[in-house]
Amino acid sequence: MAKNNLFDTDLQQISAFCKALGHPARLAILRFLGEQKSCITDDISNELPLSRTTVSQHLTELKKMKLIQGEIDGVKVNYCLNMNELANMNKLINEFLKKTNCCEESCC
Amino acid sequence: MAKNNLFDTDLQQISAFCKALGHPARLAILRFLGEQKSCITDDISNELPLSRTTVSQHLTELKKMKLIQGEIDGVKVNYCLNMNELANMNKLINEFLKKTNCCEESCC
DNA sequence: AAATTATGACGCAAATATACGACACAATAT
DNA sequence: ATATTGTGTCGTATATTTGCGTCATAATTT
Repeated sequence: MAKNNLFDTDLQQISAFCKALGHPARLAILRFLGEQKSCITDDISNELPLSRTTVSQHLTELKKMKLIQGEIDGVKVNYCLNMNELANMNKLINEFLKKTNCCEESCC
Repeated sequence: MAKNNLFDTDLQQISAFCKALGHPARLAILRFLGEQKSCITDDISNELPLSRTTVSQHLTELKKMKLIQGEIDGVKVNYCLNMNELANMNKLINEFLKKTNCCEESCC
């Protein structure tokens, strides 16, 4: 993280998205929200083999990257996927891999 | 890492790939190799704002996930992209995001 | 044979990430 | 009014990642 700012902005952004996806718990959260089973923190953490506070931290991490949104409903918080940002992330990752991976001649 | 094995195998695999992409230096390495400018460690590290040994560690990380391959050529090592594994990774990430992101009704 | 070059392994320090329990707080329910 | 419920924050411990210098090694070059 310390030297991240020495790299191109686009690489910083893409790597930050990938980092957010770089933990199975966070993927499990995204999948669970996608299945619409529930949007409530407590239900999510009951589903995962982690404590409620740890899940809460992973939720914060996903929120930080705007991949999910939380809407307060009384005592509860309804979380849901941010489709726009997920699509944007998907596009950026795909573009990067396409650009990287497309060369005709190989040097090996 | 400690509790990773408590999650589904597919989530473990996808998150491991994303983790490998979760650092700008590793993305820069992949991009550099994709541009075919050179495959030699020393040239790669000269290109990046990091020491040779640190770059070497990032190369090891990418090798661990089979995203790149190294071929010994005398004293030097020629690195190149592993197109097959990159494509496989791309497919897995896309499938995951598509499956996650496709639901009609939103709960928020 | 000695110097040079390219590389990985090793050890270490600092920074981050992961994981959890205890606590605080606000909105319901009793 | 009091208890319960759902959440986030805080502090803390451990694990992992990041980053670098030094060293060993093997292949070239001189």
